[in-house]
Amino acid sequence: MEKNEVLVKIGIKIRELREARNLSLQDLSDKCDFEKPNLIRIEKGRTNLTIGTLLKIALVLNVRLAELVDVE
Amino acid sequence: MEKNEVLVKIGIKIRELREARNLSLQDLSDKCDFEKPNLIRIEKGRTNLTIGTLLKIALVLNVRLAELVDVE
DNA sequence: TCAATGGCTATCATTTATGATAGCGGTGTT
DNA sequence: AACACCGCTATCATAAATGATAGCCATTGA
Repeated sequence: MEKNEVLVKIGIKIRELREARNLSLQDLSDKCDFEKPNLIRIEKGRTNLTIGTLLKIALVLNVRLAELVDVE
Repeated sequence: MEKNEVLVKIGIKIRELREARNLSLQDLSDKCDFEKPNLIRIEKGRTNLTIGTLLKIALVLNVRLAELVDVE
């Protein structure tokens, strides 16, 4: 699978987990300690995010890092 | 787990997979299309690597992305 | 002895992720 | 009508990842 496709799918997975927890973009970005537009960028797969950023999100969503990138 | 710890563990996992395939740093970095010192940086956990970089490595090592970050 | 290989460091320029701000359209509520 | 919330875009400055180069030390083999 190609990079952009992977990023989009990771974004979709994050969004699904967020919605499953009834969190708004504002809610989740607040808990992750960054701004809403940055989270949107991630969920849309428009940024080649780092492990550090992914880890913040995984901690708040209470999932393993591996689960977030398990998209192949 | 904390970010730097995760990065170090991911680095160790990459190194283990590389050595299991009898590849030198030069070999793997060549196949990934970047230079040896950059791979060392990654294996040592000194860089907060992106999904894109991790994906390159996963493809060459023939493992899933999730396997590389499964360190918790 | 000398060259080649492997692991490593330090350092540089360029690209880009991150963090933040302002603003828009839509929906729902008072 | 006015306000608040939601998802979203565009854009900016700053920090940092990436990609690359030069060089060090140790080991091995010609």
